[in-house]
Amino acid sequence: MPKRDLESNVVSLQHSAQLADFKVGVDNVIFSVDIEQNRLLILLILRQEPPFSDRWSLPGTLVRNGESLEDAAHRSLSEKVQVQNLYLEQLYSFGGPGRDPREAPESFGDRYLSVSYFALVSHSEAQFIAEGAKKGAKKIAWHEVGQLPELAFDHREIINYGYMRLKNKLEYSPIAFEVLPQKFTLNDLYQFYETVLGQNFSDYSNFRTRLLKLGFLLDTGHKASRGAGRPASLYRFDAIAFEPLKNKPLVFV
Amino acid sequence: MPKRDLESNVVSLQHSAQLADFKVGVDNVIFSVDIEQNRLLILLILRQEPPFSDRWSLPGTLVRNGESLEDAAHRSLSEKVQVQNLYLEQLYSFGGPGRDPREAPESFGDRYLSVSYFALVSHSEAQFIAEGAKKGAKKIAWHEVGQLPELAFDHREIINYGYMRLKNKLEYSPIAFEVLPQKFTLNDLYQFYETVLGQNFSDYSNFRTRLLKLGFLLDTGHKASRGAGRPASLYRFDAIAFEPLKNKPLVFV
DNA sequence: ACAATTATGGTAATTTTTACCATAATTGAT
DNA sequence: ATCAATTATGGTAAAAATTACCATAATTGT
Repeated sequence: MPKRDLESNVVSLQHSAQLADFKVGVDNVIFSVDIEQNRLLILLILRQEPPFSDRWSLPGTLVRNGESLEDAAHRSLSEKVQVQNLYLEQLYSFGGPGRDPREAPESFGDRYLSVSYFALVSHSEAQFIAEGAKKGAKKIAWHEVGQLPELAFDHREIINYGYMRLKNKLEYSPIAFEVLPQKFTLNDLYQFYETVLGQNFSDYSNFRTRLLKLGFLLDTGHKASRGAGRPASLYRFDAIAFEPLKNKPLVFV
Repeated sequence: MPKRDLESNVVSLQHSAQLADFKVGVDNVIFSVDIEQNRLLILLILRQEPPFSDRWSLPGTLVRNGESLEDAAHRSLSEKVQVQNLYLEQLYSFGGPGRDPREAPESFGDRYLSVSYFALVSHSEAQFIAEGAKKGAKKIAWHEVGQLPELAFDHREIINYGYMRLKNKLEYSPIAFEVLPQKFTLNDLYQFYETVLGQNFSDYSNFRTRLLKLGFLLDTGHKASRGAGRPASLYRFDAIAFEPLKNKPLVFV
């Protein structure tokens, strides 16, 4: 099959040799919020083969025939961790030449393009898939964003981009409710936001009034008792009531 | 070269046959704002070969060896239109199987992945590159976003995504100043915003006070006379003064 | 019964947004 | 030269939102 120009579709013989062939991979930046201990976590995997042997890296996989990019991202994720509730969206594509050392030095062999995905999973729910079930036992672990080890490839850059996206998403989208339990207290929600956006992102009392006034948090009538103190009301997220608020900021930083 | 898993790097013989090979293209959603006539325009090209012969499509090109994605986007753009000032950023990657009819029906041949880019160019400045200089004369034209023809491939979807991004960018980033002349009136700026975000996005007087209070618009002391009426002050954008306002909303919709 | 603790619902001061309006400076017609 | 039309500019008052607090309620443990 002769190679064609995407736009003009003119058979471009003179450029034929210059066109790059790609393997396309997906890399997942998987976040998880531990509201008990106020830790924002990222899932990393310890590489066991070169290049970057013994370095931590983002979980990923190469895209197979007949598989969409998002399918591949889902597959990669579900191979590492078992979780019911999650949010997943595309992040960015990193495809500069030379980003993967496996690319041959000069115009030979395939290039590697990484389409990165951003995921948020429930921390309490997420279970690691039994290690060593496949080839060699892989080391897989949650790492706190503030204390990341040295990473393989350009994964540090991808994580930075993903972290930015997470903070933006949280301000404008109800993704927190994808991974919080069905019923939660306003304090749970506040801890979630504080863990991601940093301390003093907002006064707790003002956070409460703002969120409640928006009208998409419904009091279930049930109470949660955390030992000492007055029991907190349990709320649930009402997706219908949220509809008109799409793209409006939920909190301010 | 044996095919390797991006993450584990274990030579995966059992999957080798399933891995997809890709050609990677870039497609540009190139916007331009005509503030004289209040028109938001997109650059389209009339295809002259199958598939989608005689359909309008986004300008694009396939990525060459040694070329970054952004390089390819820049090259594609500069092959069609000559412009000094522009803003360019990556949009989204569309790579589902079957999005390009040239892909062979079942697991044979390459798949086509499109990394779309979003561009904003100065309308007054932009000149079409002499047509017919290369192969057959291509039809290239600006189209109003409200009146787009039927498009090739999934380009309509890409444009919708780009339009969303443009509106968001305008609210939070100073990209308007990348394509406005060095000196501009507040009315020029208002027309720009109104053309992109739609009528009654804001009261003109309030738009003025808000923007001026932010402090990154400097009065040059010069005046612009548009015939009738009081002459308007010419302002310029001060990038240094804007710095601390990054990611803060400039206007409200 | 009381201190400690956590949740909740306020309030007043401040700031921002919104919907207007009055005036200034120009052009073109009479 | 005068006046209407036109465009730019700088306000203001009412409404709404944000912010920094504080008082009280309901629980647990001593």
